[in-house]
Amino acid sequence: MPDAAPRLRFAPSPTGFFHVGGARTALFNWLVARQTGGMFVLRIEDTDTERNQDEWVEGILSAMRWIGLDWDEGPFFQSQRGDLYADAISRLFQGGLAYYCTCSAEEVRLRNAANFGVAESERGYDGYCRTAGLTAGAVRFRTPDDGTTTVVDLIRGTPTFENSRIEDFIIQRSNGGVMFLLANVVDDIDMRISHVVRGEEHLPNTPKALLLWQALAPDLPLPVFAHVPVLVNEKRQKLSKRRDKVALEDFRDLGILPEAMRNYLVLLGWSLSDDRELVSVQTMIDEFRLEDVNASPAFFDIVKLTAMNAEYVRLLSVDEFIERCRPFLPAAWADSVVLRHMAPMLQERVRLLPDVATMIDFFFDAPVMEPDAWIKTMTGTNTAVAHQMIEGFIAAASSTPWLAEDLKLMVERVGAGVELKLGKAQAPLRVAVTGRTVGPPLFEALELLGVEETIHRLRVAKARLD
RNA sequence: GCCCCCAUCGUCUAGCGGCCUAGGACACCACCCUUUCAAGGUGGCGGCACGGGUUCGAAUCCCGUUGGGGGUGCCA
Repeated sequence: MPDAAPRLRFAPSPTGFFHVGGARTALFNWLVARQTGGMFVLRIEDTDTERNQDEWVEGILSAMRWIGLDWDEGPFFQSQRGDLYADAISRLFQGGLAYYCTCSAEEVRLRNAANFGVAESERGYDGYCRTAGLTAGAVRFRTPDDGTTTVVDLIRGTPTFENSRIEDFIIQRSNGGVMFLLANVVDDIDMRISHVVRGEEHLPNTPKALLLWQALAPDLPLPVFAHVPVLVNEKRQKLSKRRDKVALEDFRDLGILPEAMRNYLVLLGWSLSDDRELVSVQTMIDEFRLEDVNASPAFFDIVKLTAMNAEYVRLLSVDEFIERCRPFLPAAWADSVVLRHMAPMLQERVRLLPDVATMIDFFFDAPVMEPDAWIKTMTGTNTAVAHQMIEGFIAAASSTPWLAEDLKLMVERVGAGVELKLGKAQAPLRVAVTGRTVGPPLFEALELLGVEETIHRLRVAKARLD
């Protein structure tokens, strides 16, 4: 790592939802900046006016805030930095490194096929307009015909490219709009970026960026790169905004905690020096190393993410837990004593925050009887037992202190009378009261529900039984 | 087609020539605990893609093969 404080940037383009791959890239950049005392710059690459939308910009900013990534400079917008790019292009013209071109893609393809054979028709631009002396059209950058360009990459070593294979690429559209590569490099130079940490898909055009950098700022040291592997789906293809459900806000809405998302993301392609997995942000900052990032693609596994989320949910204090659940519950539920009392029991049973709702809904409304639950505990050979337990419970209720521990002892006693262990004995009561076979600990719930409501529900169930 | 990247359990990974009988986590299975479900505990299942080298010794280094991925836009 260079002596001067590193300067890193995250440069998303607002063409869609902010997705997990971008979030991980941003996180890696941010970690290096925070670790080294460097600067983290946010730059919005919105040079493609056709595809950019302002709403996506806000989405990116809010998603970054959500996972706790703050930036030191920006956001800068390339759409507002046209003068810089125009100046760079005119300097390239002056240096004889830029020229106008009016060839269509089809023309180039046809010429390549004619000159090199059909198999070679995709070999790229052939330099047709290099010496044509045109004064309008798209602008191309004149690349060297020989030599090689080497990328210094912390993750991949030194991939080297033959300059002769690098076509004269377009840096300005015929409509005057500037292209990604040009704007990207001009800004990296202007912002004195020292470390470019980005997705692996950018590796193939990095030599082009290097060539541009050398032409535009020969005295400024080249940045060090780190091309992080792509994130893939179950078919091992690069995650796509269109094909895969990967928007960060989708996971937020699913009830994933931002700290869980951040922790999961940092572990995709990187790991701690020992077997630790759940770590604080400070630990990530202290120990993250770009050099240790894996070079191979990683599958974004929502199952593992969910498991990690469950661990983070358990780590929450009761107060935090309730606040985090609030967006997923009716306000009355979120403020209830029920939630406050049940919270510790809920925390270790919930993987996703919205799961809380189905674990406490019976407190607030008549139970929604799940058909399978009823069939499993109240019908067939179980009908008799259900009768005995419900009747036995009702009979003993008036003489039992309405406290969880006493209720448990009472149900144990009633169950023993019909030779049932507690596990079996509580089943029909649970279903009658909650409508489900699974849920939070029953006696604690009954204590909160109260004697009257409990008895009422048992009678309703008993009536249905008859 | 061409260029580039990658390759350890199903998944995420540890491993950077001997510590490997390849470790951990998620998932899955079994058992224990137990008031259902969880949580927790114990155990199990399961992997170095293949072939050549180099070396006393290779998951680790080199070459090749195969497989996968990315790029190949007047997108970013």
